[in-house]
Amino acid sequence: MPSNRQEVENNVKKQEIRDSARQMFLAFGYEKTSLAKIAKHAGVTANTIYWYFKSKEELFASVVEEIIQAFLTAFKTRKSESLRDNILWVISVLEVSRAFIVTIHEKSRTSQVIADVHQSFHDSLAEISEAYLLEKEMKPTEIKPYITLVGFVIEGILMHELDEKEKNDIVSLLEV
Amino acid sequence: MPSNRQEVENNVKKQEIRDSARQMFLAFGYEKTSLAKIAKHAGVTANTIYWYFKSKEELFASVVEEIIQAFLTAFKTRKSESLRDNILWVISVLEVSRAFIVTIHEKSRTSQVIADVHQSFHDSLAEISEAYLLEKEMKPTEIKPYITLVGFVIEGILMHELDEKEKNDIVSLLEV
DNA sequence: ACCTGAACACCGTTCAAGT
DNA sequence: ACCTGAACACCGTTCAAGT
Repeated sequence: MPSNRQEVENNVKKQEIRDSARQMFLAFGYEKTSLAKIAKHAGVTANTIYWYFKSKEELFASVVEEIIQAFLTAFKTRKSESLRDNILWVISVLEVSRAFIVTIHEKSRTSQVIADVHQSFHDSLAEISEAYLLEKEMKPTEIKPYITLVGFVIEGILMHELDEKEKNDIVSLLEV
Repeated sequence: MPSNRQEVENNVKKQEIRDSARQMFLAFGYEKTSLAKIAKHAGVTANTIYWYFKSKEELFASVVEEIIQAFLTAFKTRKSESLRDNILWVISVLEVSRAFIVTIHEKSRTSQVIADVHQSFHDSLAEISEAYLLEKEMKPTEIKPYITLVGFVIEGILMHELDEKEKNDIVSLLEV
């Protein structure tokens, strides 16, 4: 609970900037979205963004973090379906954010903030999947590489644009 | 065979720029490598690059094309080993160019030249692998999705930095 | 044909100054 | 506390001018 009205307003403005950033980044990509563009869309001046975020990269990291949180919440509350359905569900949920996947990997090499957000995403996903696969009685030693492999395939499917048939055929190959 | 000395000189200078570009792109990444930096390293002025290449993106595409050609030549003349060895060989050869993989995917979304180079790489690889897997008597309908899956796993391994054990464990899961 | 100096519009970021 | 105008150094790219 915010302690006063001021704080609400602050968070609202910050969220508006984040929302504008998410939309512009998704529409035009990270490099082709200038801070001026985001600021205009959010109804502020470019340098106002620096009051709320330390840099363009931190703004991007903040956007990504929000998306990952929403994804993890949805993932945790989802009841266990077949492995195949779970994988297809993850792909469908992340599909709208597809444009971010490449940028996250690109920026992870030079930005600590984004590398951290990226890493914590993979960790959370692995933790949840591990419990699931143990339930399904997969051999413990096979679980870790298998989770990594599934992650790579999901990323691959999201990064390259495959049609439904190609997508289904590949996911079928992952059946244990 | 070049028709005269002039042409040799031309190609030499162009190659020098390409070489400088490759080294700088690999060392600092695409975005953090300015044309001024490349030009200085090659001993020319920034705008001289525009005599040989239409844009920074075309220069990058040219560098990538050269790497892909070298890779495909090596791949074609290599004699068939086990599938596992072939996959590990591809990974080891591409490892030095790892930094490019992400950038290629990023730029493929907005640059036609790079998308074309990227696509022709996947096509060549699929074509070669298909012949190989037919020899090994894999079912024709399974070949295409399998090749795509292997490609995604190779890209995944290259994009994330895995140690030898993780790498081997994942490649083992690809055994047919 | 090949190369340059100077300029263009734009970029992320900083900061002193305002409220 | 929050926001801005003006400036900074830098960017990819263009082009008239040189050889």
